[in-house]
Amino acid sequence: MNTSEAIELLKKKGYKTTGKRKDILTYFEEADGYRTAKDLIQHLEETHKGISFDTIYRNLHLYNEVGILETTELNGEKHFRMNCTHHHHHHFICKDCGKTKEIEICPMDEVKQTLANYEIEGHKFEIYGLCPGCQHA
Amino acid sequence: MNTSEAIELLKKKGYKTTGKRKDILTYFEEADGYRTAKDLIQHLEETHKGISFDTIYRNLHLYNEVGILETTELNGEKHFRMNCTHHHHHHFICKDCGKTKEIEICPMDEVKQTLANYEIEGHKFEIYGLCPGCQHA
DNA sequence: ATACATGCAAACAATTTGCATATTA
DNA sequence: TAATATGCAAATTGTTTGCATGTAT
Repeated sequence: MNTSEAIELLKKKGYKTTGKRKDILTYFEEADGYRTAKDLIQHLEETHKGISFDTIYRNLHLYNEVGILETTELNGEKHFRMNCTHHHHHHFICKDCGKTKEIEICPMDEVKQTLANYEIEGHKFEIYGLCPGCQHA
Repeated sequence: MNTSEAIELLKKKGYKTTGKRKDILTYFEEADGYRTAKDLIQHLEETHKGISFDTIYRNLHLYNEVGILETTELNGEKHFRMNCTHHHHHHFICKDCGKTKEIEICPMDEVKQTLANYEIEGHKFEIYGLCPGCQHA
């Protein structure tokens, strides 16, 4: 997903397009990895785009509900990332820079066979560590 | 891991064995699934075992560091569970009751081959849904 | 006896709410 | 103009800290 797709999606759902909303989307599109609410606030401050905490949280929630952002916990903090809308896959996540690498392996077909009477609603498969660029740093 | 193994581990590391610590361990051993700090506090209140928030949090942290408890986020809240010390495996986790079922499938051998230059520190593979007992409820 | 654990109260951080004002469609 | 978004300030929640006292070793 990118910023313009996200805006389309918001429009379709009856939400309005505002400057702040675009700023947030642009940040995550350019970040191309997991970031915290704090990272976002700091970035907006640095680029002189005033925004209040409540607006940030309200929009992060909204984006998460609508499926624009996905979340995970990293280093004990909640992180957000622009959602991948294409085919199903998983991620290696760098603990240092938050960037991800797609992993095409998913064991769920096999796993489902061992969960006959269970109602499966979702799954998470993530690999954590340091990407090549963040090693020895 | 069970309560007595946990106590042994604490002793070995120089931590003292107190009634409150045992209460917390017993709770998680009997719960046999993921529980929140709030669940724990409520249980201790109900069984007339007074305990303060700070003691709970201090011990949850301690147990987590030492490896007695493992954590995950479920329904937006931090949950704790008595750690499994035996062979490597993953879990199906019931979103309703927090209980788990062991999954013996792990795709990491295969995944590692696709992450040649990455430094892998850990991974998480969890399946979420409703266990047989919690369906239609 | 000494070191560690606990409770209390207070501090703290992160997130959320109500309401008036501003903005988009 | 009608509905939604924002900012402000204040409330709320969850968690953490300092310090005096209590308890396990």
